[in-house]
Amino acid sequence: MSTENDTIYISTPKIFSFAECRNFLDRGYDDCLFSIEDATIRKPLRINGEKGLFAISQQETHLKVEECTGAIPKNHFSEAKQYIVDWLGLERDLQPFYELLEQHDELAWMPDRYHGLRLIGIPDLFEALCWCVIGQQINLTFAYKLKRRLVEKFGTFITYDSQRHYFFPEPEVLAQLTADELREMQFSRRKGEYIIGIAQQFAEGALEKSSLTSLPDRQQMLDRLTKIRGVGEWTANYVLMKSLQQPNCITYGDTGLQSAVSELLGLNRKPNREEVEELFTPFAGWESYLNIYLWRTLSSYR
DNA sequence: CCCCAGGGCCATA
DNA sequence: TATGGCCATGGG
Repeated sequence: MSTENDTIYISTPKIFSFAECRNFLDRGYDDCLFSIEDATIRKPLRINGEKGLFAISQQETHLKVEECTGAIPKNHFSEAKQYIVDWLGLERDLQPFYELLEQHDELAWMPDRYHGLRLIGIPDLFEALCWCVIGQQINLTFAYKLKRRLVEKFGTFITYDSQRHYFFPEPEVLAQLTADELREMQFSRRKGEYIIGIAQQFAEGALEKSSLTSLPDRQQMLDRLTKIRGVGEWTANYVLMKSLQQPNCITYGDTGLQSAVSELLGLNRKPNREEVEELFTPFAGWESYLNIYLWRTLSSYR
């Protein structure tokens, strides 16, 4: 039961479409870490050690965020608010990006078609890294299936309204696994090793989001991330974009990005790195957004 | 049967 | 440092 005290209001930026963001989250894949019912997004969040469930909906020029369980003390709501701002990418004003798109011969149609789509993130760095490893080189349907297995076996959940809402497993839990256990769940042996290794680094405190964000520039963040076994250029850029909200990332080598660029330019083949760079050149400072808008062209919903 | 999915490691030269 | 094999599974 929600009272006024359990509600947060987040003002939405000028160029924002709740429907675009909602439809991106519900674009046909089976994600186990949130749920969507009509125009409400439900997201379980751990705040200050307590587990709550947040229901997000739109109310005029605000997002209305209700904590359903009553488990989260009100003085910690600001942390939930920050998570949602990062998750739904509410921070930036997209006007400069749209002006660049409108000046571009092949992309000028985007601001109208995808109006208000934000960079939907993965604020939890550990989760983001694991998700990248899972998704490497396999189709997304299978990747989401693997993620669900991992989460339902090793994660925790709360029950609300007779539904389970899962949290991504803690590093300390995954750090104890053996590669064999993950292999039995149809992870490749190598991916099992990567995930366990990443979990161990987090569990030992050798890797944390705050130490990455404190690095002076993107190149040093890339260098730190690619030192991790299982993390190459694609994963590092994906993580900087989706977890650290870095504006200037390109997921080089990404098959989805390549097919989007190929389709856009009518190449009938995969673009090479130079062709991708050329397309991104006019979008300095907005590469991450162009990247996700190009991904958006791959989905046929609405 | 083939190839490819929102890659990256590792052996080889 | 560059190249090719390999990995897991499912869909086309």
